[in-house]
Amino acid sequence: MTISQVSQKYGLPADTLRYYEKAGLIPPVHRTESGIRDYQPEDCNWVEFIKCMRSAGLSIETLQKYVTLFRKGNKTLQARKALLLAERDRLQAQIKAMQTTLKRLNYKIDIYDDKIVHCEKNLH
Amino acid sequence: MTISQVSQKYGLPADTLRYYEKAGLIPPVHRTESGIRDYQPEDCNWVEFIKCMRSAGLSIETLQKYVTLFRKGNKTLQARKALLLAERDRLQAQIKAMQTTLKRLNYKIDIYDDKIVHCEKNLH
DNA sequence: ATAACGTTTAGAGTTAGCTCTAAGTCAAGA
DNA sequence: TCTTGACTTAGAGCTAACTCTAAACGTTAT
Repeated sequence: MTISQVSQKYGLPADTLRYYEKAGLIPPVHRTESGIRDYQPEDCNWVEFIKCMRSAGLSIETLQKYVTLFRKGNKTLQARKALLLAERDRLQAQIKAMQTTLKRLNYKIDIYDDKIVHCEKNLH
Repeated sequence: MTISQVSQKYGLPADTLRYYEKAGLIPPVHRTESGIRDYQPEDCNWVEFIKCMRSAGLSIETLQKYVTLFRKGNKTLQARKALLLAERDRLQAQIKAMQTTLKRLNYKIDIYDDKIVHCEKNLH
Protein backbone atom coordinates (compact mmCIF):
# COMPACT_ATOMS: atom_id res chain seq x y z
CA MET A 1 0.00 0.00 0.00
CA THR A 2 1.21 3.49 -0.84
CA ILE A 3 1.17 6.33 1.65
CA SER A 4 -1.84 7.96 -0.01
CA GLN A 5 -3.84 4.74 0.22
CA VAL A 6 -3.04 4.43 3.93
CA SER A 7 -3.90 8.10 4.34
CA GLN A 8 -7.30 7.45 2.73
CA LYS A 9 -7.91 4.28 4.73
CA TYR A 10 -7.31 5.82 8.14
CA GLY A 11 -8.21 9.44 7.44
CA LEU A 12 -4.77 10.71 8.43
CA PRO A 13 -2.85 13.17 6.20
CA ALA A 14 0.20 11.69 4.46
CA ASP A 15 2.29 14.39 6.15
CA THR A 16 1.11 13.15 9.52
CA LEU A 17 1.97 9.55 8.64
CA ARG A 18 5.52 10.63 7.69
CA TYR A 19 5.74 12.74 10.84
CA TYR A 20 4.66 9.84 13.06
CA GLU A 21 7.21 7.54 11.47
CA LYS A 22 10.03 10.09 11.67
CA ALA A 23 9.16 10.79 15.30
CA GLY A 24 9.27 7.06 16.06
CA LEU A 25 5.57 6.55 16.87
CA ILE A 26 5.53 3.90 14.18
CA PRO A 27 8.43 1.54 13.46
CA PRO A 28 10.13 2.16 10.07
CA VAL A 29 7.69 1.27 7.31
CA HIS A 30 8.66 -1.22 4.58
CA ARG A 31 9.95 0.33 1.32
CA THR A 32 10.12 -0.60 -2.34
CA GLU A 33 13.58 -0.97 -3.95
CA SER A 34 13.45 2.66 -5.00
CA GLY A 35 12.77 3.85 -1.47
CA ILE A 36 9.05 4.49 -1.64
CA ARG A 37 6.98 3.48 1.40
CA ASP A 38 5.02 0.25 0.86
CA TYR A 39 2.85 -0.32 3.94
CA GLN A 40 2.50 -3.97 4.93
CA PRO A 41 -0.51 -5.15 7.02
CA GLU A 42 1.71 -5.00 10.10
CA ASP A 43 2.59 -1.34 9.32
CA CYS A 44 -1.12 -0.60 8.94
CA ASN A 45 -1.81 -2.12 12.34
CA TRP A 46 0.65 0.27 13.90
CA VAL A 47 -0.99 3.20 12.12
CA GLU A 48 -4.39 2.14 13.38
CA PHE A 49 -3.12 1.64 16.94
CA ILE A 50 -1.42 5.02 17.06
CA LYS A 51 -4.47 6.74 15.57
CA CYS A 52 -6.65 5.23 18.30
CA MET A 53 -4.25 6.21 21.10
CA ARG A 54 -3.77 9.76 19.75
CA SER A 55 -7.55 10.20 19.48
CA ALA A 56 -7.77 9.55 23.22
CA GLY A 57 -5.09 12.13 23.93
CA LEU A 58 -1.98 10.01 24.57
CA SER A 59 0.99 12.27 23.84
CA ILE A 60 3.49 11.87 21.03
CA GLU A 61 6.22 11.52 23.64
CA THR A 62 4.46 8.69 25.50
CA LEU A 63 3.84 6.76 22.30
CA GLN A 64 7.47 7.26 21.24
CA LYS A 65 8.54 5.69 24.53
CA TYR A 66 6.16 2.77 24.05
CA VAL A 67 7.41 2.03 20.54
CA THR A 68 11.03 2.40 21.63
CA LEU A 69 10.45 -0.17 24.39
CA PHE A 70 8.56 -2.44 22.01
CA ARG A 71 11.47 -2.48 19.59
CA LYS A 72 13.85 -3.57 22.35
CA GLY A 73 12.03 -6.89 22.68
CA ASN A 74 10.81 -9.08 25.54
CA LYS A 75 13.06 -7.68 28.24
CA THR A 76 10.91 -4.53 28.21
CA LEU A 77 7.57 -6.27 28.87
CA GLN A 78 7.34 -5.00 32.46
CA ALA A 79 8.22 -1.45 31.48
CA ARG A 80 5.65 -1.43 28.69
CA LYS A 81 2.97 -2.75 31.00
CA ALA A 82 3.80 -0.05 33.56
CA LEU A 83 3.52 2.60 30.83
CA LEU A 84 0.12 1.28 29.74
CA LEU A 85 -1.13 1.17 33.35
CA ALA A 86 -0.10 4.80 33.89
CA GLU A 87 -1.85 5.88 30.70
CA ARG A 88 -4.96 3.94 31.62
CA ASP A 89 -5.15 5.72 34.96
CA ARG A 90 -4.68 9.09 33.30
CA LEU A 91 -7.40 8.26 30.80
CA GLN A 92 -9.83 7.13 33.49
CA ALA A 93 -9.30 10.35 35.43
CA GLN A 94 -9.79 12.42 32.30
CA ILE A 95 -13.00 10.61 31.39
CA LYS A 96 -14.30 11.26 34.88
CA ALA A 97 -13.56 14.98 34.61
CA MET A 98 -15.27 15.11 31.24
CA GLN A 99 -18.35 13.35 32.59
CA THR A 100 -18.56 15.93 35.35
CA THR A 101 -18.40 18.73 32.80
CA LEU A 102 -20.96 16.93 30.64
CA LYS A 103 -23.42 16.83 33.54
CA ARG A 104 -22.84 20.51 34.13
CA LEU A 105 -23.45 21.33 30.48
CA ASN A 106 -26.70 19.37 30.54
CA TYR A 107 -27.80 21.17 33.67
CA LYS A 108 -26.99 24.53 32.08
CA ILE A 109 -28.89 23.59 28.91
CA ASP A 110 -31.98 22.78 31.00
CA ILE A 111 -31.75 26.17 32.64
CA TYR A 112 -31.49 27.83 29.24
CA ASP A 113 -34.72 26.12 28.23
CA ASP A 114 -36.46 27.65 31.24
CA LYS A 115 -34.96 31.08 30.61
CA ILE A 116 -35.97 31.03 26.95
CA VAL A 117 -39.55 30.07 27.78
CA HIS A 118 -39.62 32.85 30.37
CA CYS A 119 -38.27 35.47 27.96
CA GLU A 120 -40.69 34.56 25.19
CA LYS A 121 -43.59 34.94 27.59
CA ASN A 122 -42.49 38.50 28.26
CA LEU A 123 -42.74 39.31 24.55
CA HIS A 124 -46.55 39.25 24.78
CA MET B 1 -9.57 38.75 46.55
CA THR B 2 -6.21 39.37 44.91
CA ILE B 3 -5.06 37.54 41.83
CA SER B 4 -2.65 35.37 43.83
CA GLN B 5 -5.42 34.30 46.20
CA VAL B 6 -7.61 33.31 43.27
CA SER B 7 -4.63 31.54 41.71
CA GLN B 8 -4.19 29.56 44.95
CA LYS B 9 -7.89 28.81 45.31
CA TYR B 10 -8.34 27.37 41.82
CA GLY B 11 -4.84 26.11 41.11
CA LEU B 12 -4.44 28.28 38.03
CA PRO B 13 -1.30 30.42 37.50
CA ALA B 14 -1.87 34.18 37.82
CA ASP B 15 -0.53 34.55 34.28
CA THR B 16 -3.25 32.24 33.06
CA LEU B 17 -5.94 34.20 34.91
CA ARG B 18 -4.74 37.42 33.24
CA TYR B 19 -4.55 35.65 29.90
CA TYR B 20 -8.12 34.34 30.21
CA GLU B 21 -9.39 37.78 31.09
CA LYS B 22 -7.49 39.52 28.31
CA ALA B 23 -8.71 36.91 25.81
CA GLY B 24 -12.29 37.48 26.94
CA LEU B 25 -12.94 34.07 28.53
CA ILE B 26 -13.82 35.91 31.70
CA PRO B 27 -15.62 39.26 31.80
CA PRO B 28 -13.43 42.16 33.06
CA VAL B 29 -12.64 41.59 36.72
CA HIS B 30 -13.42 44.28 39.34
CA ARG B 31 -10.51 46.56 40.27
CA THR B 32 -9.41 48.66 43.23
CA GLU B 33 -9.08 52.42 42.72
CA SER B 34 -5.44 52.00 41.87
CA GLY B 35 -6.19 49.46 39.15
CA ILE B 36 -5.38 46.23 40.97
CA ARG B 37 -7.70 43.26 40.33
CA ASP B 38 -10.09 42.62 43.23
CA TYR B 39 -12.01 39.42 42.41
CA GLN B 40 -15.64 39.48 43.57
CA PRO B 41 -17.55 36.21 44.17
CA GLU B 42 -19.11 36.62 40.72
CA ASP B 43 -15.64 36.89 39.14
CA CYS B 44 -14.61 33.74 41.01
CA ASN B 45 -17.62 31.89 39.63
CA TRP B 46 -16.49 32.72 36.12
CA VAL B 47 -12.99 31.47 36.90
CA GLU B 48 -14.36 28.23 38.26
CA PHE B 49 -16.68 27.74 35.29
CA ILE B 50 -13.94 28.38 32.74
CA LYS B 51 -11.55 26.09 34.61
CA CYS B 52 -14.11 23.27 34.48
CA MET B 53 -14.84 23.77 30.78
CA ARG B 54 -11.15 24.01 29.84
CA SER B 55 -10.40 20.83 31.79
CA ALA B 56 -12.88 19.02 29.54
CA GLY B 57 -11.20 20.38 26.43
CA LEU B 58 -13.52 23.21 25.34
CA SER B 59 -11.38 25.57 23.26
CA ILE B 60 -10.41 29.10 24.17
CA GLU B 61 -12.21 30.29 21.02
CA THR B 62 -15.48 28.57 21.94
CA LEU B 63 -15.44 29.98 25.45
CA GLN B 64 -14.68 33.46 24.08
CA LYS B 65 -17.77 33.18 21.91
CA TYR B 66 -19.88 32.05 24.84
CA VAL B 67 -18.79 34.95 27.05
CA THR B 68 -19.24 37.43 24.21
CA LEU B 69 -22.82 36.21 23.74
CA PHE B 70 -23.43 36.25 27.48
CA ARG B 71 -22.38 39.88 27.72
CA LYS B 72 -24.86 40.87 25.00
CA GLY B 73 -27.77 39.90 27.27
CA ASN B 74 -31.02 38.00 26.88
CA LYS B 75 -31.36 38.33 23.12
CA THR B 76 -28.54 35.79 22.78
CA LEU B 77 -30.16 33.02 24.88
CA GLN B 78 -30.92 30.85 21.84
CA ALA B 79 -27.44 31.27 20.43
CA ARG B 80 -25.83 30.41 23.75
CA LYS B 81 -27.99 27.33 24.13
CA ALA B 82 -27.06 26.21 20.60
CA LEU B 83 -23.39 26.64 21.44
CA LEU B 84 -23.76 24.56 24.61
CA LEU B 85 -25.63 21.83 22.73
CA ALA B 86 -22.88 21.62 20.13
CA GLU B 87 -20.21 21.39 22.81
CA ARG B 88 -22.17 18.76 24.69
CA ASP B 89 -22.37 16.61 21.55
CA ARG B 90 -18.66 17.04 20.92
CA LEU B 91 -17.93 16.08 24.51
CA GLN B 92 -20.15 12.99 24.39
CA ALA B 93 -18.43 11.80 21.22
CA GLN B 94 -15.02 12.37 22.75
CA ILE B 95 -15.90 10.47 25.91
CA LYS B 96 -17.09 7.57 23.78
CA ALA B 97 -13.81 7.50 21.83
CA MET B 98 -11.86 7.59 25.08
CA GLN B 99 -13.87 4.73 26.53
CA THR B 100 -13.09 2.67 23.44
CA THR B 101 -9.39 3.37 23.89
CA LEU B 102 -9.67 2.60 27.60
CA LYS B 103 -11.11 -0.85 26.83
CA ARG B 104 -8.31 -1.45 24.38
CA LEU B 105 -5.69 -0.46 26.92
CA ASN B 106 -7.21 -2.81 29.48
CA TYR B 107 -7.23 -5.64 26.96
CA LYS B 108 -3.60 -4.97 26.11
CA ILE B 109 -2.66 -4.89 29.79
CA ASP B 110 -4.23 -8.33 30.27
CA ILE B 111 -2.22 -9.67 27.38
CA TYR B 112 0.95 -8.25 28.89
CA ASP B 113 0.20 -10.14 32.10
CA ASP B 114 0.02 -13.39 30.13
CA LYS B 115 3.18 -12.58 28.20
CA ILE B 116 5.11 -11.73 31.35
CA VAL B 117 4.07 -14.97 33.05
CA HIS B 118 5.08 -16.90 29.94
CA CYS B 119 8.49 -15.21 29.73
CA GLU B 120 9.26 -15.78 33.40
CA LYS B 121 8.49 -19.47 33.05
CA ASN B 122 11.14 -19.66 30.34
CA LEU B 123 13.75 -18.33 32.73
CA HIS B 124 13.76 -21.69 34.63
C1' DA C 1 10.63 10.20 -24.21
C1' DT C 2 8.12 13.49 -22.29
C1' DA C 3 4.22 15.25 -19.58
C1' DA C 4 1.76 14.81 -15.49
C1' DC C 5 1.39 13.30 -11.20
C1' DG C 6 2.94 10.87 -6.86
C1' DT C 7 6.65 10.31 -3.65
C1' DT C 8 10.92 11.61 -1.14
C1' DT C 9 13.63 14.65 2.22
C1' DA C 10 15.01 18.46 5.25
C1' DG C 11 13.58 22.09 7.18
C1' DA C 12 10.53 26.19 7.74
C1' DG C 13 5.95 27.80 9.16
C1' DT C 14 1.58 27.54 11.82
C1' DT C 15 -1.77 27.25 15.71
C1' DA C 16 -3.33 26.83 20.44
C1' DG C 17 -2.50 27.78 24.86
C1' DC C 18 0.01 29.22 27.81
C1' DT C 19 4.44 31.23 30.28
C1' DC C 20 7.99 34.46 30.88
C1' DT C 21 10.36 39.14 30.74
C1' DA C 22 10.99 43.86 31.39
C1' DA C 23 9.90 47.95 33.11
C1' DG C 24 7.09 50.25 35.76
C1' DT C 25 3.42 51.13 39.87
C1' DC C 26 1.61 50.30 44.49
C1' DA C 27 1.32 48.95 49.54
C1' DA C 28 3.14 47.64 53.97
C1' DG C 29 6.75 47.19 57.37
C1' DA C 30 11.53 48.87 59.58
C1' DT D 1 11.43 57.54 53.73
C1' DC D 2 13.30 53.53 52.03
C1' DT D 3 13.02 48.80 50.94
C1' DT D 4 10.66 44.66 49.87
C1' DG D 5 7.47 42.24 47.58
C1' DA D 6 3.01 41.93 45.01
C1' DC D 7 0.75 43.94 41.24
C1' DT D 8 0.36 46.09 36.41
C1' DT D 9 1.07 46.01 31.12
C1' DA D 10 2.70 44.90 26.45
C1' DG D 11 4.85 41.93 24.12
C1' DA D 12 8.28 38.17 23.39
C1' DG D 13 9.14 33.21 23.94
C1' DC D 14 7.90 28.44 24.38
C1' DT D 15 5.92 23.60 23.53
C1' DA D 16 3.16 20.19 21.19
C1' DA D 17 1.55 18.58 17.15
C1' DC D 18 1.16 19.11 13.08
C1' DT D 19 1.30 21.29 8.12
C1' DC D 20 3.53 23.25 4.33
C1' DT D 21 7.42 24.27 0.95
C1' DA D 22 10.98 23.38 -2.19
C1' DA D 23 13.66 20.71 -4.85
C1' DA D 24 14.62 16.34 -6.37
C1' DC D 25 13.33 11.69 -7.84
C1' DG D 26 9.91 7.73 -9.35
C1' DT D 27 5.98 5.93 -12.17
C1' DT D 28 2.65 5.72 -15.67
C1' DA D 29 0.16 6.91 -19.84
C1' DT D 30 0.45 8.60 -24.30
